[in-house]
Amino acid sequence: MKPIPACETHEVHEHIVDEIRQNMLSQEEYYELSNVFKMFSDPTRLKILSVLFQRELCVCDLASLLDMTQSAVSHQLSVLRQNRIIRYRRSGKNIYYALDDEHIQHIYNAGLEHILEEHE
Amino acid sequence: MKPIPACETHEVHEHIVDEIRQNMLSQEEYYELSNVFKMFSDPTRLKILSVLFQRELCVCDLASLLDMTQSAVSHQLSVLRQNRIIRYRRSGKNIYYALDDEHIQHIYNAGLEHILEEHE
DNA sequence: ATAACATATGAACAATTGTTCATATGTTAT
DNA sequence: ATAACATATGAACAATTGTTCATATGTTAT
Repeated sequence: MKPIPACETHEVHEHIVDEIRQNMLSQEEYYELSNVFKMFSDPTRLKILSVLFQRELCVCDLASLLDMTQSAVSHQLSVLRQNRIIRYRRSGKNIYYALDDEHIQHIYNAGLEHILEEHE
Repeated sequence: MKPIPACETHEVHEHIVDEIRQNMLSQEEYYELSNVFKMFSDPTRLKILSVLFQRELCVCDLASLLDMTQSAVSHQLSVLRQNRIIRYRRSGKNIYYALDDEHIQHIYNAGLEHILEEHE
């Protein structure tokens, strides 16, 4: 982390800025990435994910675990489903939700490590 | 991932649900965790973080890289600062921002891996 | 066919969020 | 002391988000 010259009179240090710009993602990639993290940015959705790490569960199990209405849970499940974070299967009258891939737990754990370390 | 019995007449399979509940985080922890991910849930903030991975930068460098107004960038820097994601140091008239700890890149990369794999 | 159940979904609403605009604050050179 | 510059910040506003309420949809047992 080397200090670099300041920008002068509203002109940035062009060489350095240009080099960094090369390594940036595209607008779309940033947007898509922000969308992934958005799925983790609400306590209700985090609760859903954290219990689905343990096993697949039906909607009323989830509502019971989170102590929320079936409707509120269903709405969040819908968001997670549309963003391919979770998948579901029907079994009779019930619909069971489960995680769609292992990256999800990896992202979650990376965040968890951060807050756990901060408390030290 | 074993299938489990459905809830019956609005009654959940208590034994399983109780066991899972043991492993849940506290309300506060979920809230705090969602706050961490919220920092990553906006394209502007992701851009800021991704360029700060490369080196510390002053506000006008950041505004130039993101092609945004100084004010918009400053507002987001303020959010990131208040959530201890970044730190700053003054050098004359400029203020240089840098990442506060390495967990940040770890979280970012976990999300990035997810979207990169999805495109395959 | 019908009733009971599990879940999904649309509309409404309050709360939160991100940007813009105007301006305040802090630093430096004169 | 003053002007020029770099950055921060408050108010306003449109857009987004999460929950509630009411109701629709889909499945099963009768």
